[in-house]
Amino acid sequence: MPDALIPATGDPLLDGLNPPQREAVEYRGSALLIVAGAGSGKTRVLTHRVASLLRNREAWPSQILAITFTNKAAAEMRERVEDIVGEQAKGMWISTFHSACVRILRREAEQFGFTKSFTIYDSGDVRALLKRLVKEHEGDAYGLTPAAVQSRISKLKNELHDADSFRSQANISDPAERIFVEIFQDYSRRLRSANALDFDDLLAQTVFLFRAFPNVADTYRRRFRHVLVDEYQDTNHAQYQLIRELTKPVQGEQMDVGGGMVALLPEASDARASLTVVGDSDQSIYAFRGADIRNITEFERDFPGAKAILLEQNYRSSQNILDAANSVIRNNFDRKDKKLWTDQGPGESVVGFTGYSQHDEAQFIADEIDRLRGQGTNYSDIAVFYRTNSQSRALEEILIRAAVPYKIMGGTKFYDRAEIKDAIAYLVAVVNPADELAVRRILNKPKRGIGAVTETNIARFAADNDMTFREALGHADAMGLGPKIRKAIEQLDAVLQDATEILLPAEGDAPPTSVTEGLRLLLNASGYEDALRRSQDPQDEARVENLDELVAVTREFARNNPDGTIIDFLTEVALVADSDDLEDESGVVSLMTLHTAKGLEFDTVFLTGVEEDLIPHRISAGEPGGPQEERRLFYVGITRARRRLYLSLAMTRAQFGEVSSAMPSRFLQEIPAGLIEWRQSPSEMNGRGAGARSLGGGGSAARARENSWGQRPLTPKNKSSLAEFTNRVTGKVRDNGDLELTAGDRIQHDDFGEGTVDAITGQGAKRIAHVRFESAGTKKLLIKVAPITKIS
DNA sequence: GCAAACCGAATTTTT
DNA sequence: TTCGGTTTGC
Repeated sequence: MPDALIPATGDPLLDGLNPPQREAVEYRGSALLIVAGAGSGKTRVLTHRVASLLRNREAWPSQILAITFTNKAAAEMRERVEDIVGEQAKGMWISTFHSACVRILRREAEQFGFTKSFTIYDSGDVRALLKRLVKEHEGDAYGLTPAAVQSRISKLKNELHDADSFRSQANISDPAERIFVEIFQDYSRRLRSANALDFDDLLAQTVFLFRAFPNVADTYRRRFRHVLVDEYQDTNHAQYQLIRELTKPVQGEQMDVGGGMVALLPEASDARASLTVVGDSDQSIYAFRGADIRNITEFERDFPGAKAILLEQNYRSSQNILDAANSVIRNNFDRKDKKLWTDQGPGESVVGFTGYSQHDEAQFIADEIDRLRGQGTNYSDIAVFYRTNSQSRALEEILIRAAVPYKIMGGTKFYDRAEIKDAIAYLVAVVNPADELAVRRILNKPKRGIGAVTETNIARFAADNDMTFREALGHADAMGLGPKIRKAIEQLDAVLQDATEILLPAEGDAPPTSVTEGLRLLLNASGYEDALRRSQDPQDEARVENLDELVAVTREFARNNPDGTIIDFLTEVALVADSDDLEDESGVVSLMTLHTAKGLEFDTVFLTGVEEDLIPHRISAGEPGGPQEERRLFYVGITRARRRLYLSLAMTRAQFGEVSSAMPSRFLQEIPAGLIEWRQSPSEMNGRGAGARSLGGGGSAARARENSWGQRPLTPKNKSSLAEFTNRVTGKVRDNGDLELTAGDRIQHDDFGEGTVDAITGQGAKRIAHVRFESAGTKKLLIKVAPITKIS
């Protein structure tokens, strides 16, 4: 229905919304499911719904709990609600599952035998601990790897098993299983004694807490009258149960009436929070980490009387893109039919391209980007997606050479860097001295000559004398160590004590100093920063800069949270993945995996590597529901595009040092031939179509000749030309920094042959040569790295 | 205790 | 190929 036909209501929260959107904002009832197709305006609906609850005085801000999966989504939602209702938004809990749980758990920590200052272990910490435990239990003899154990424990916790409950149902007669159970139990003990929780615990412990202490649960049930959950299709079992617990009726005072019978005193028995969930089962792509699509598909059964509203009108993409998306996702059986549509017209065709190799494919993309750029498209409106991270390399190599600025999204995270983790470990060692892992981590950082042997000695001393590892550091003299090592330990102990005094002063002493000062003290007095500065390794220079950045983060934190404690800071660090948000990278092409792309949108999208064994990924074939999830992933990729969608693939792909030939993805066949305009189709590349499915794209042969490779004739089946293009590009860093080029020069390029320089732009390391090649057309080349030599 | 040489495995990822 | 983990040798 065209928007024009929707009558204005005079209500700013409803105007501009289509009828189902309005209903989703206005419906009041105990449970509401909003099935929001890609690009259907779900965030808008969600924020307007929250705003309308507030505006109509149906709820106080403090009675609203809105849950998202990522911090970014939470921040965006808060911002948008604030835009509508202003200051009021401050009192709402808009947060991720994990932050909401941490908030609850810190408050209630004593109830379950932890202290407020518990540490949160990320997967790296968990891995480090499990590595030790697997070794101690000799798990490798039974084929147990730390990675496998980690993922299994995580899955079990997501299913709300703990080590003991799992033990009772495990098959102990299988030795590998027995060892696994032992490791799991030991792991749980270590976490407990370290006063630490892993990510999965945050959810599971909250559920356990609610179940074990109904009065605690009631506190939160009374408080949150409206619970809203975004991306509901991505919830795992623990998250689902958490929602269930929160939306149960307030139980009221329990009275033991004898004989173990419990009576409930009547207290507002229908007082249960209203639940709104938003999601799209077609965008469920996280089953591999425990997301259970049934949570959303069976919502109406789980919550009887639930209302379901379907949002199918898409405000993002052109109809051609939506048709492509619909025609792909339609092939998933067992799904509620849903068809995205738009009133914005068909738009441009989807463009297909088949390269000889991944580099050929990348070159096409680079050329297209350059062409679009010439037409006024911003780099920041362009994104390149791929299934696996390893695919980014070839793209990067070509983009660098073509002088296309890009950024890899969701790559290595700031807080994952070793030096940052070290610095954080210093802080943790102060705040939560029970955290053995943190203390061990900093034991020999910077190098103090304390190796594995000494570490074991300290651990043994601690165990023998019934003290923590941290406490043992204060008794270096009693361990029979050499004088050098003894002094090193004493020095570390002193540094930690000094930091403790200023960060966590005893009652009545001076107030605690800022996190910034504490961190500075730790980094300086420990000698950590000095060691990096003195180092010859050029990488260490960057590490120092990262530490400076971390110090800056602490300052920023203090500014944003005047009352923020060091515990708050560490919580934020543990739960917020990157310090620099991915957003607003203006003027840069975004590269990312399909998973990272979820929730984002771009004018122009290049979906690369559309090949069998990549998408669907080969490993997914053996997993139940695997191929279907891959199809959803492909669907997610397609629906990110607003105006232009490119689907590209390569005939050969070099992986693991081997070149193998690739076949077009089955998903390509699912898109009607008429929707794709092939610049170079797989069948053309394959002569008689041998080896590949014949794919629609018949009438495109003429267009193929005007592709970016200019007049160079395609020579299908020509093995030598394939070989020529495979692995031509090496990762080796060239440095042509001193190469002097001026307009008119003749150059030889490894891939493109001979050409004439038209112009030179840019400065220094960013000098760009604009070259007219005889056979490959005009290219922009970054002189510093392009594989070129001057001839004549 | 530490650096160099060697071997083997290699989706997707947020919190 | 590349990364990371283990083994080996100083």
